[in-house]
Amino acid sequence: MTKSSLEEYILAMTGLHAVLGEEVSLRAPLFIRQRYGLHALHVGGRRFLAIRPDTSEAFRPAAFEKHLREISKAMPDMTGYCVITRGLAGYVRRRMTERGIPFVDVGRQLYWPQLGAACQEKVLKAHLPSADTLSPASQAVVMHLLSGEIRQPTSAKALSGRLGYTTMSISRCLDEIEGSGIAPVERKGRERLLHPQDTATLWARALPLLQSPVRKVVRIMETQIAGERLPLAGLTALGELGRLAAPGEATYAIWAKTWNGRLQKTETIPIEDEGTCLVELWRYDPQLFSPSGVVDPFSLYLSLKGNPDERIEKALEELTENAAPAEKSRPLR
DNA sequence: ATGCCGTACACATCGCGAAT
DNA sequence: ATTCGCGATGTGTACGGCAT
Repeated sequence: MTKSSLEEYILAMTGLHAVLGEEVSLRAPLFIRQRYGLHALHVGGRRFLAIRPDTSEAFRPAAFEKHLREISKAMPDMTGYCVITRGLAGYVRRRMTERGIPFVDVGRQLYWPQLGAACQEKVLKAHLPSADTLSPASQAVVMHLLSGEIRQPTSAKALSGRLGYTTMSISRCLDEIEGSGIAPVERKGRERLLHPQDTATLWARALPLLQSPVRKVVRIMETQIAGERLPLAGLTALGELGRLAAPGEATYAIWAKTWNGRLQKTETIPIEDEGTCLVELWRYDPQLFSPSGVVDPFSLYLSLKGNPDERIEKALEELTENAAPAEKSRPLR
């Protein structure tokens, strides 16, 4: 049962026939023999030592490497080995590949350089998080970068403090940003540092992965948000920046999360009327990037992109060219 | 030895569309 | 209209491991 599923899995992943053979006994210390089941494993005509850790204890790659030295001492003619597991935690599997320990986690992942094989069934995105759009939190990090606020390499912890996300969310953002090659992420000891990046380059790289920050637009009475100092957005913002005549009805932006918490009960108005305004509910917090009371030009661009009005299209182009000057004659540092 | 950072896994919440 | 299911999004908790 277990035997055949191991063989089947190896065949499916590598195309090589595998046969789990006889048990191997060793003149190794007792705790080694108790802790690991050892079998011959023939794969593609080569003989390996299959090492099955006792499942009652958590598998520890660092400890295993010490044990491995004992095993190879007791078995000098060993040509190769592989750890056979089932249901190993993701981070342990990552340690294994980092340390170059060949292993088969049946049904999930196979890492076996001697066979020239490394496959993963489901969790490929853990290594290649290249989706076609960035998550809202990642986009917020990109906006933070574009704003020029980051002047030196910045840790996930520091970013979480500034942007109002948990370090864990930021950690995922760094995965995305690193995976999609938008900006350099350096691993320095235990920290991961996001490096600042030239605005024009950053914008060009990130643009295909960015989405409109606007999740939804609601119309309410302007008095409902009187004391809130929400940043101006949409066509109102474009007007404010002198790019276009401002429309009659003002548009504001607010983080959808905040809206849900405080203003959900606010009555929405179906049509434009005296005293009404539009509120855009954003995927991330517009206030983070709008010190002047107007949303940042990049988010504004994204929120209005695709608008059929030619004048708006033109105004937007000017806007971003201004904010992220294209690769003109700017000397590189 | 201890504190702290980053991360895996599990879970909560929300929005939206399909099914009833 | 209501319920159900699912994906997207973000968080809580536990834990490995580096730095001091």
